[in-house]
Amino acid sequence: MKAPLTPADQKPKVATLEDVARAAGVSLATASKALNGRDRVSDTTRSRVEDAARALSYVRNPMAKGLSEGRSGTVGLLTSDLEGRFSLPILMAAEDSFGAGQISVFLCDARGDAIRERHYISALLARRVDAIMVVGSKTDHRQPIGRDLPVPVVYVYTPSRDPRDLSITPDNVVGGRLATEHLLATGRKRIAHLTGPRTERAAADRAVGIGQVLAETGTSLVYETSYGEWSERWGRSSCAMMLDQGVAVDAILCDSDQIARGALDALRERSIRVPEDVAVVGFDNWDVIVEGTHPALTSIDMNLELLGRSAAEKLFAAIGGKPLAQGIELVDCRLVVRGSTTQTI
Amino acid sequence: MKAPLTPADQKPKVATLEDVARAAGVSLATASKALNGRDRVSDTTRSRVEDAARALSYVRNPMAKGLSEGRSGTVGLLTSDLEGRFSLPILMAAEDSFGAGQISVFLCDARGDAIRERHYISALLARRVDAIMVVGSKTDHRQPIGRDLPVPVVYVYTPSRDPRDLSITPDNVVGGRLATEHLLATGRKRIAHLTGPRTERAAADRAVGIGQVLAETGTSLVYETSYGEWSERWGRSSCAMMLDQGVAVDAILCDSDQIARGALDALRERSIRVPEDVAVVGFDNWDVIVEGTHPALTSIDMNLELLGRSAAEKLFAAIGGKPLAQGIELVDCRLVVRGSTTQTI
DNA sequence: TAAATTTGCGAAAACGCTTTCGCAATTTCG
DNA sequence: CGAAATTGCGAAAGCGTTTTCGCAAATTTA
Repeated sequence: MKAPLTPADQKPKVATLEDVARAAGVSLATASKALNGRDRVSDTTRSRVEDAARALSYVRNPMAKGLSEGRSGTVGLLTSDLEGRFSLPILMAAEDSFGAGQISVFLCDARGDAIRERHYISALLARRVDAIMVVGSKTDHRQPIGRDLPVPVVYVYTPSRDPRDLSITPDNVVGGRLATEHLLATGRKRIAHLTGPRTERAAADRAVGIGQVLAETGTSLVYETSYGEWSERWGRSSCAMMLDQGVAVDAILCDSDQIARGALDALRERSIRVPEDVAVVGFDNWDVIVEGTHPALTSIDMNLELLGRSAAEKLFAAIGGKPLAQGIELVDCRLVVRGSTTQTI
Repeated sequence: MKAPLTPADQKPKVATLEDVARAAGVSLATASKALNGRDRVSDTTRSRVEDAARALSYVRNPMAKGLSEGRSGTVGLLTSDLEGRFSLPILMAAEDSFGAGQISVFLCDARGDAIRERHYISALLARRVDAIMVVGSKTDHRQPIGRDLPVPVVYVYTPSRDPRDLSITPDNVVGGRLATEHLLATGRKRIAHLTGPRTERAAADRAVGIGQVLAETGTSLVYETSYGEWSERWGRSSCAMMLDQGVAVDAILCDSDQIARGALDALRERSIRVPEDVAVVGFDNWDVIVEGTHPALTSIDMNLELLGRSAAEKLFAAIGGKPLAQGIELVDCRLVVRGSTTQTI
């Protein structure tokens, strides 16, 4: 049974804490304390307030709260390329973690443009975000976004060059190791490595991991590209070149799923069977590729969700006052086995 | 020359409007008016205030502003699948448009989960967003997120089922027409259509557009799948099936770039040349696919950026008080010609 | 030149919340 | 049983803006 609208009821004003307090017959202060779980409120009073709040479907005004508390309850997510398939899973995982803790996320995509990035940083600070998360799509170190920022900052995937910052990034050495160990474990002896751009850290680190494992078993690569790109085209052409040179391989380790896909193409053109004759491993575990190939592609997953979640938790703690750790935190990669290395069908 | 820090200078408190006013020797009210371009302030006073603000590197506190004005200067972007390559360009374009107007964007990804979606809507309203944009990745109509919401809402890509809502979505009929006209213009006569799921509106609309153009020229498709998926696998298998049935075609129109890619594979396996023997057109203009194929894929672009920008502008106007239009606004698609339909090399 | 208008500015009241502090009533302690 | 501590609550002071309204001075109008 609703009270009839009075002429003054023009705007359906949302209930304020004052309304709740009045309805519960307590003061503003008590209502606030009751709803915020502060003590110095009796249980009966508290539930009376809670009931009133529910009845009025009261929701706290975050701007008032923020103004009063001096924090906004928001964080900024600054990414350099959202098309990229790296930033996105990280962002979503982070958003998830924050979301659970009642923090909302401002998203900014600087698109690799330094000017735009600076602009967004100012915008985020102007918004009084409580923390900033910087996400990139390469594991090469980047220029920090600034020193002595008034909020905690964490770098994800792309680490900061400044060791005093906290960065969280995948361990590509481990990734390289995992892939190599898997190939050796499935009996492969003659492994080739089709790399991404050799100047990029991701490619270099993987090469290190591969080298480590092979050295431990006293062997080495039968082939490795000295140049590299991330593209499918490069995978196809480099693989073709290798095969045409007569290099005999029984496994190809590719620095990305796209490269692997190109390699698979080149193999098929030559009627080389996968995985019977040659095993192929990719990197990134990008579903679109990995599930589209024939056979499905074994790949190294970089645990991006884990990165995002971890970063969010760190920031959350930092907002709570716990000082941020320093340095680079490495997160292990993960091997996902599919048909391109084993016939398990 | 900096003043030495006094012991009280513990926290580097940011400047408030009051600091600015004091520095400029005016009242709070005048300072506010000066910085907000209100009149009733002399030019000299205004610039005095502006100078002071600059000197103190003052930035307005958005929470205080929001509290006072009753609006937050934020909008919510609710998407159902961020992995999808549709939502993302829309979101970025929208963010761009808003960003220019000093509005920040809260991003939520409900992942197609209705419960999560309701949760996010509450969260956004609790945050007092000034507007909500709902983005999907299918052109099938969806349940509206709610009637009588306290903020304007616009649906992008995926339209609302309620005609009183404003929805902005690509015109796939036009898309189908464009593709068909292009094929006819390049001299193709025997066109096949490899569809996505026939129950989905995008596929159905395209079929309509294709049919229209063919009917106008008195012809019809030589082949059309009656079932459909969006996957590359489906493109490959349906194309193979068609060819194995002996259907003679000189053009294949595919409902997605992935389907087209599968079709290209099937064609190559049979040594059918593209575009000499058969022309292939895709949909979506997804760079990863379109540039990776051999030859590069002619495709229909759905102008997602345009969708996003338009939606943002509409919402912006709505926040400003202009009531939102109703109904579905169709945005034309765009043909992007590449090597799979013409030999322009 | 007196009256009417406009201009420039400031005091003060919101906006909705949190938090400090003080007071009374109650409980615990010696 | 009196002193000390604890508990439950409310008044009021912020938090940093915007905006309304009133007042004096300067300008325009008749």
